[in-house]
Amino acid sequence: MSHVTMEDVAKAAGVSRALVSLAYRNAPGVSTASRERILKTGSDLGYRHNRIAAALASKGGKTLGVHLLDLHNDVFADMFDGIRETLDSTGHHLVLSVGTIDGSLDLSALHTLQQSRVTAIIAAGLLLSDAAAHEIAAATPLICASRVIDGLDSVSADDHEGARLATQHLIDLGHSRIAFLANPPSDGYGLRLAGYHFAMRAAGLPPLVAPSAYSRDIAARDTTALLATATPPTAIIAHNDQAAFGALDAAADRGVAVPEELSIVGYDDSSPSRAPGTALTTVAIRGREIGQLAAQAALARLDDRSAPPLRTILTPRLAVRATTAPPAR
Amino acid sequence: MSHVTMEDVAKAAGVSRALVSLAYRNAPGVSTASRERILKTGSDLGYRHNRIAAALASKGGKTLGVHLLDLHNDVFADMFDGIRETLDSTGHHLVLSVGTIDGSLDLSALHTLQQSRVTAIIAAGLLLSDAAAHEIAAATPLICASRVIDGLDSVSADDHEGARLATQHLIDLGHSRIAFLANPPSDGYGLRLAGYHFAMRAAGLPPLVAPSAYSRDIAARDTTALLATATPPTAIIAHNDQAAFGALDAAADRGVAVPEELSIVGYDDSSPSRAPGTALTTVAIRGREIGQLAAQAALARLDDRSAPPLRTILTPRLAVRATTAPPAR
DNA sequence: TTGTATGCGTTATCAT
DNA sequence: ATGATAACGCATACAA
Repeated sequence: MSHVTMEDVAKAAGVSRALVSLAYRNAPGVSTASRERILKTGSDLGYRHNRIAAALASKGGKTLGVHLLDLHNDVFADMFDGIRETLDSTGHHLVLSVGTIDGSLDLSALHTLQQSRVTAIIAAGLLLSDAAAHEIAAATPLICASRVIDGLDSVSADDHEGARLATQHLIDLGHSRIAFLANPPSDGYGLRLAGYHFAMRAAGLPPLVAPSAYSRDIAARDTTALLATATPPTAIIAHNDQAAFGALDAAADRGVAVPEELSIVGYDDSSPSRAPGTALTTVAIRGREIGQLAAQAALARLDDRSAPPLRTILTPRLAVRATTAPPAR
Repeated sequence: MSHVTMEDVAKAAGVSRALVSLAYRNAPGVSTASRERILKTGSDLGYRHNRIAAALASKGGKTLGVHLLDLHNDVFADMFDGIRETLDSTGHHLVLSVGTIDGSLDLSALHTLQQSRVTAIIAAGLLLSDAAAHEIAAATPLICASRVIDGLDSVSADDHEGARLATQHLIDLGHSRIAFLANPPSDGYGLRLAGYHFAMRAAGLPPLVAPSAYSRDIAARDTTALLATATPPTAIIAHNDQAAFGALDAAADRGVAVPEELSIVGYDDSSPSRAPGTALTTVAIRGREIGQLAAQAALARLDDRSAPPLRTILTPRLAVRATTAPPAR
């Protein structure tokens, strides 16, 4: 049990606490001889630097908080990879927190992060209202990944454009009854739907929006309902890959052939979408890069708290695979 | 900037720090009137309880560390769900750390956890040597999920039995050239291979082991090599689902039909394996339950540090889906 | 290069 | 029920 303290190490090494402190942070001002001796006796004694105490004493420290909406969605793992990649070399430490798919834990998770006094928070997939996010940001710099919030640093893909690309792809294939399997409306997540509407309107096609949720099962249920209508769609765009998998489940369940009878497009380009048996046509948002840029934004924010909010928007591209084809007819 | 402190709240509410402290932990010994007034002025001032300072002063606290090997593998998300499920109601806080697929970050991540003075660590998928794990456990109780380490609390599925089940399934289908796509050898992860050997020997069949890695790409490469031999296997058991996906990739790439020409079995029952287009036959290890039990083990350990190591082993079952069939012949 | 003193924001132990 | 005060383990001037 973390009993041995700096004091103990200092005494054992015959030096002062302060010197031990310096040695452990390999700060300048310690002779290499002393440092080595100190580190040696430290490890002999089983000493572990107490980051809690250090953070308190130094008022802050180098810990960043990372909040991920959902561990089951591969895109967040991609973003985390990107974040870690660019942050590891800077000597920052990360403390992770995870929400739930319905966003109900977001606020408390963010509060927990604040309570551990992280210097900044990078949040991926925040489902919070803009107002609540601003409230958090008032106390701790908040960098928003994969969502845009006015007045806050944010890094995201252009969702309007991504959805437009997906819709246009289906239109180009000759589809006209194209449904959009929509996520529940919440601040910051309306752009995919808007992009769909935009493309449909431009083509003079009637939009067909099926409200759904961030859940494979629910998406499957809603797709089933969609396919049971009098004139079912010949193509479906899902608000994300998870929902697209649900749509695939439903199609398989009803014996509807994909893509022969039904085309399906996902959104995210998560790794399961790349499985050969699935080969889901989907919008690639480059999660890893989003993570990297978000981390850089965090660093920049720490560097200058009063800089104007940074907004970075990446251009998505469509990964055409095997779940889309011209309509049967 | 977390500026407002307990002192400020105390002053504003006209009471002492101590009382504010009690109020915020809703400890007994503070009148409901005072408590409400304190909490009110606290939130008015935008006060956020400083967990860092609290942990230091109370020597410890109620934070548990959770270490996950890899965010891209869905089973770890399952385990995390289980952990959080049983821990949330206990008022414990979780701090997460994540390794990399090759295990190279395990040790430093665990050290980081120790430095933030978590009271116990639940580690899922540790790739560390037994010795290193014991070294960690000497300072902080370590609960091992999905792996067994002698002398430590551990919760896992019976890997020997799982691999035996998978192998027997293929034998029953009539296969005789059954290859095992193996993970790199490391402490604690030899049981799947052993179960395979056991079943093959019992059936009088020659084992065919292809060394591979924890990576979809590498598994694909190794499968390709396997399929290029003079007498390629008619069935492959992968050490986990990720590797099985790699095998599927390779088969698709070479135009080998699954399951008609090649049967493939995975291990983990991760959610991508359940996608209708994939429908991977795999061994279900019940990750969520493993997480729950690991969390319970952690609680028990905290309750009695000197209790004998707890070892829980769940029985896996085979989820037979669409990637296995009798050999072509 | 090394040692000393003070403070970080809280909890905990006494009092009152 | 409430208040004063000493730890907690470390960082950080500052002095030597």
